[in-house]
Amino acid sequence: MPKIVDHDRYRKELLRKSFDLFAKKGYGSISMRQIARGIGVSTGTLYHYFPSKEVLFEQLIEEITQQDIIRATAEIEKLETTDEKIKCLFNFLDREEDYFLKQVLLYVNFYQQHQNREVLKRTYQRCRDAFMESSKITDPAIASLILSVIDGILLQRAFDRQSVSLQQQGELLAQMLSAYLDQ
Amino acid sequence: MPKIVDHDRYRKELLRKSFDLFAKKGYGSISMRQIARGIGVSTGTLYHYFPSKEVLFEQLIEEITQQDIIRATAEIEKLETTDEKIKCLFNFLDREEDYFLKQVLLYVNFYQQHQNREVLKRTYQRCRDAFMESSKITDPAIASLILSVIDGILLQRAFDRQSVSLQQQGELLAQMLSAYLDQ
Amino acid sequence: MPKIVDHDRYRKELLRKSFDLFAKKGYGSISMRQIARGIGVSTGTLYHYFPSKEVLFEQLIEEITQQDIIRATAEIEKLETTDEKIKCLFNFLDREEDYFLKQVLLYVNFYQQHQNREVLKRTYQRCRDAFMESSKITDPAIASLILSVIDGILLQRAFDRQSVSLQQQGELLAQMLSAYLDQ
Amino acid sequence: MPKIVDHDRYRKELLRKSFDLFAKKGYGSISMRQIARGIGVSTGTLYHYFPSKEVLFEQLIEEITQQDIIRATAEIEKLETTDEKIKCLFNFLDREEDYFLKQVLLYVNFYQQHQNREVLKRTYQRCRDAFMESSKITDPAIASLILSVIDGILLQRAFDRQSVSLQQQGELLAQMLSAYLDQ
DNA sequence: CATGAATGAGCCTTCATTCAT
DNA sequence: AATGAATGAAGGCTCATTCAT
Repeated sequence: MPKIVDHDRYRKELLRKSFDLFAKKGYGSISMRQIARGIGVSTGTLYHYFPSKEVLFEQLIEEITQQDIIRATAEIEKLETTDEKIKCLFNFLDREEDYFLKQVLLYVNFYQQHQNREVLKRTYQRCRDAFMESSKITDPAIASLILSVIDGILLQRAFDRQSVSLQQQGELLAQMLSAYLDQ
Repeated sequence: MPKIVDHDRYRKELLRKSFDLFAKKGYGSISMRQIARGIGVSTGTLYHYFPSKEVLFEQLIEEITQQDIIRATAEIEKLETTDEKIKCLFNFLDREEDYFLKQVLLYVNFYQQHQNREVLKRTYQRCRDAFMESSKITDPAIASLILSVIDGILLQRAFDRQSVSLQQQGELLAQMLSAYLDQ
Repeated sequence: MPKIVDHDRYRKELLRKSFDLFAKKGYGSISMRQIARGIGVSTGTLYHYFPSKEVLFEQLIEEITQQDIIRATAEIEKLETTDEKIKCLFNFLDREEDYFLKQVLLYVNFYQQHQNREVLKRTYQRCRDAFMESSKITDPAIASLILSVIDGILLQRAFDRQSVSLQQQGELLAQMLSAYLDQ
Repeated sequence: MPKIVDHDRYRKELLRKSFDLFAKKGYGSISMRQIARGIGVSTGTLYHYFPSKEVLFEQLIEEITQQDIIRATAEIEKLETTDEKIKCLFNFLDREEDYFLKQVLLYVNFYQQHQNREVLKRTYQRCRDAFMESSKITDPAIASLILSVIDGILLQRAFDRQSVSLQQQGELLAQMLSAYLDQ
């Protein structure tokens, strides 16, 4: 009989614990040793659950994307109009700006270190599809544009904290979209 | 004329030569040794002109931002309407998408390695101011939003090459803005 | 019949299955984990049957040496003259050159990792004795020389595939020996 | 003006100093750190002179092969008959048996770790050519056979110290060859 | 001014073995 | 008997920077 450890459950626990560590230092700047120590296991154990840093991070992305989509959907699905949904989404993102900024930076950093576009592409598409679903926006270009704005603002505000906030830009964007659709 | 001039001229030449190397490998992934070798000088010489990798890169940013603003301004200043200017800008960026994507990635990477927000903030503000100047957009929030869209699209397309292009989104954004302003 | 039999039978089965894995990667380059996985058991089970990688390999050597001696003897014992026997032996080895080269490499690798000379010495002596027995060569020096030639050629051809083949050298050696003995 | 170090001379000095370390522990079992420490430099310095452990070893092989060929040639070139030359060569090798055994083991170990056959092939061919040149043996197969015997005996005696010595086998081989050629 | 040799901490990853279950 | 989780030292190699010349 094997040691009683639910491999998969424990793996996800390790993933969860590792997010903060990645977020704090960035993908390329935190070492597997640091992650292991921060989580409270040996490097050997870490490699027992994940074959490489790259795969560890990929799995982390999949996990948190899933959670984030659930949370964002919960926020906006109860609302009526697209206008409200957009404002609400930007509001939600604004409230957790630090968290989402860290994600963007993490993704970019990961992309730079490996060729690996796959996970990021998949992640982006899942976000866009989920957003289209719950916002009733049917034009992919518009959905894409809105997501671009989010990433762009997060980045901009990473560099310049005084730049316009997500909430403010959310309202502006919602108005622009209304005007455009009402045309 | 004192030697200062030659020193300065040579410094800028080194900067110019180093851009491609940074662009090709990313800020964190190219070493000072590789840069030196690629440029054709010794590491000692590189450190003679730039006190650190960080400073070298800061100066590089300042240089290329200046050049890019000049080029972008030249593209759009001759046009009449804001609508045309936006479309033209996105067109310009689309034509050199790879180049501008590399820049965004470079900036993010630099930001992650050092805490150094200063240069990036300054750079962003210079871009926004120049854009407001030449596009006749007076609302900083709108200008900011447009720049956000650009960065966001570049990033998105880094991950998913099939995502909507800068040119297409430029047209959509221009229409939305027109509708919004004509309200 | 006690369980001992099953235990022993299973042990030999594990040995048999592990040879290919050792051969493919070399003694030092394959890990116990890889062997276990390749065989289809857990590392724990492997260590249940063999106290260490070293012992596992020792037992493996004993097993395959026994098999190889049987096969080689079968090849040459039916022949009449020493001359024919030598040619036949080299022919046999040539046909399975890859297999025997792997063995030599494995032995050397094992010798280098541990100081352990014992098994290898025993193995070599068993081979020489068996060869003297079945080839009717009574001078140990001559038998030894012939075996040296075999190992030497295998090694030489490991480095230089164009080097003279076992078969060709077998004929040359047989002629030299005939000339020497006929003197 | 650069630091006054004759790069090439120093490189060869490092090579010379590293041989004993390789010989003592084997190619795969000594680490670059251990070599660096043993030589008295930092790992960084070692990597300044050699791009990798593999290349370091390749260069080491080339160096010592050159030296060994010179020494072996000096030993046998003054002699008259092929018979004497062979005996003399085996005598020479016997006197430095430990040294030459280490080389064989090193080569095998290196071959196992990398695919890299190139250097070893080149080295072997240089040895054979030099031997043919100075021994007046014109048949490549015979030269090859003699070299095989040497490697084979070294290996055999690595495993079994009581096995027949190089010197003894040299005499036997010389006689066999004489008989064969006199036929 | 310019050179490039030198540093040594740190990177990701692997390993034989142990032992609780 | 059998499992596989856990260990942590050690592997090859890179890096920004310093400094003697």
